[in-house]
Amino acid sequence: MGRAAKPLLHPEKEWIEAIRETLLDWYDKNCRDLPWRKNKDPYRIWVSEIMLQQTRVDTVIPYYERFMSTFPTLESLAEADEEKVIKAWEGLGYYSRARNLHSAVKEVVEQYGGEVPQEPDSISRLKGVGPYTAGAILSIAFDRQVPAVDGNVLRVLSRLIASWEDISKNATRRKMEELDKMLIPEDRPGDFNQALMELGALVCTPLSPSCNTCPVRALCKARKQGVESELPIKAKGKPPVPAKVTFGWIRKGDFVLIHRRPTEGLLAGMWGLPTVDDKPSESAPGETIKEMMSRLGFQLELGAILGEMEHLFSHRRWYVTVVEALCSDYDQLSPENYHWVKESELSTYAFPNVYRKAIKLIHKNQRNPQGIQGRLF
DNA sequence: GATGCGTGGGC
DNA sequence: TGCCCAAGCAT
Repeated sequence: MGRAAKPLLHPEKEWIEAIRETLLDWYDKNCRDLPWRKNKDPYRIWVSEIMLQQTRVDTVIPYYERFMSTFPTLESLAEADEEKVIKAWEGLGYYSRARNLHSAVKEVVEQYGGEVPQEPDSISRLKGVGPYTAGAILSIAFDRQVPAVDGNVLRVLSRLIASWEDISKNATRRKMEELDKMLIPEDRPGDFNQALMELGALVCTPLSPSCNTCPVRALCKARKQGVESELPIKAKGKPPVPAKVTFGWIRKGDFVLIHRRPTEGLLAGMWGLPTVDDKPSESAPGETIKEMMSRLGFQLELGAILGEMEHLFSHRRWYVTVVEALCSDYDQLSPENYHWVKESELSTYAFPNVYRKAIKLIHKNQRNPQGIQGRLF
């Protein structure tokens, strides 16, 4: 309130020059030695940019190394089975990234002879390549003067020009792209874009930025106005929606039944325990899983409640009941959608986070037959 | 423009 | 501990 909301969209030439020189000089001395910075192979850059979407560098590095060993070239990824690609992605989250990347790489082979297209319009049409990723690949791999505005750049630029606009809005991102365009030097577009991101990651951090060691502190309007800790403005998201779900724990000897989830929605296409959403009105836990199984064409007898737990996604809060069940006509299960896996290997076949927690809970309760442990509600 | 989509780390 | 966040994109 009462703040000037108008960002500096026509910065002075001297300011632009100073930002460029200072930032590039700082980047030359301080840029991290990251595996995707070994060379400018557009495929390597591409994979890194997809993995880094909403994901921290430290988390990405081991996945990236493994992925590049498994699929060292664009062609090798294009030829791979989707199953194998998803497997390599397992644990990283946002699995549509992997499916889109796989699909896009195949398109590059088919439509562009295996060469990553260098035109903004062409590369932006590839699945999973949005404004940021297109700009990142074009500037880093091909030295094109194209903006690459991610969360870091939004924050850094907001502070540099003391902008009070909400960075969660699309319109703000577009304005910042215009500003970035004015800043990117002709000779080193990729380094400059990375320098902005690197500054955001290492110095101009969301909480308590290290202004005292910042190379561009003398050029920063927010710093000059003493409002660096108030910026950027970012509207808060909605709280996770609560939902009750039931996991079926269906055994055959040493094996446990897993199924493939629907190809759309939460954890799309991932293997996991049979899962149903409980309708709030229904009382008996597990009743709906029986309904689901019978709808799919086989009978099920419900057993004990093995445990209850809570799991938090960014947008959903799951209250989970794990129910033991006995299936009498296993042979009707379609192998396309159902697998029997060894219990000991379940956490590597299935979704490696929610289910790991569930399995731990189940084992704990099996060791304590006198009563359910870990009851949360 | 708003919403759905994962996970792990930091305070 | 319960949030907030981290190199976004598709719909």
